[in-house]
Amino acid sequence: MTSTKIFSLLCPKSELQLHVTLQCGQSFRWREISPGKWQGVIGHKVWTLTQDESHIHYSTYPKTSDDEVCTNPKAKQKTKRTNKIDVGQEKSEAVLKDYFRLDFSLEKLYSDWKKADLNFRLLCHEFAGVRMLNQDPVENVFSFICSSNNNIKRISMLVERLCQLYGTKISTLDGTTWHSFPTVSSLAAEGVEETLRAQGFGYRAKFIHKSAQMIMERGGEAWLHSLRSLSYEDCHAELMSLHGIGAKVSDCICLMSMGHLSAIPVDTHVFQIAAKDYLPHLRSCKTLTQKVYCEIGDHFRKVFGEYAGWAHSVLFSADLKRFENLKSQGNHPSQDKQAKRQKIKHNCAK
DNA sequence: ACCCGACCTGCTAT
DNA sequence: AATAGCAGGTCGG
Repeated sequence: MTSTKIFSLLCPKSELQLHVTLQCGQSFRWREISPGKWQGVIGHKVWTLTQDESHIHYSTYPKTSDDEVCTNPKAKQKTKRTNKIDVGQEKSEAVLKDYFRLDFSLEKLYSDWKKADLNFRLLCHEFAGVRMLNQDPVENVFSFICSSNNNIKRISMLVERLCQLYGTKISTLDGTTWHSFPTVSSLAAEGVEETLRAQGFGYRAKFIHKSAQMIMERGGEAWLHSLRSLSYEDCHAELMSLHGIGAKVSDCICLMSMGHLSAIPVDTHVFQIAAKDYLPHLRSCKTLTQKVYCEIGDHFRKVFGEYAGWAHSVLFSADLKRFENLKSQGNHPSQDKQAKRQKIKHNCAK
């Protein structure tokens, strides 16, 4: 591998913390290849990211003709010979700024949310630098179809498998081959459902195949991108018409790739957060009805305002970590009882 | 409008 | 060693 230029971008940790932002269940493809060093795919390139107190350091691995060996015949049409000229720093920086939405000042947002909410005030120091990613709608849609009634570890595994099966090879780095995310067309092809079933996707195999076909019927990736210009309500409804996308997943997509930063995906975690800290009367609710779903979203929007979905992600990150801690505490006998008690409490909130 | 069971799979706790 | 329970839900009745 030829040596790769490392560029730097001024960005203090208060504005972006990679380890939280890349691990809080927004995107499922980032890997910490060594402490503090993250690798993943943005667009059709592999990115390596590190940071210090003041800067993000990044390098990219562009495609070369050697890497363009396609196993997927459908994807062959898409590959084209590109010059080996490295993408200039300027363009890379623009991609990075777009992906991390660096045009938003987190300092300003956190400051507003701290004023609005005591709970946020308590968590914001430990969970500084949590950013909403601006993701690709295709990756977002199919990743979150995989997320239903599933855990982050397996979701990540399935998403990676999807890329290996139907994406195109980008680069091989340190023995790991990276693939682009599949095109909608490749997921709509004949036999995809059967293959994915055999590959451990379970009932999501049908959701993926059917939704890919539905998107193709409506105009493919251009249609999906066009949803960005719709109102939140229309965008949410269109996405929900796809198979395997309900209210929660639709809100994830609205928030993470459609630019609707007030969308609140209400899952089990958010339901519990709401019942515990915001809407006590929900503690007696057994199931998350549509009415309660809307009530929780509306409440968060009332508290946090225009960018409530972003604020929700900070709270969600904190809850996710609390949840991880509960599990790992089980390894320490002295803390076992306490962990159990907390877990019971956690479950009762349902 | 609401509730309920079924649903794939792999990891964890018991 | 075997088995129930659960994980960023959705669908159909």
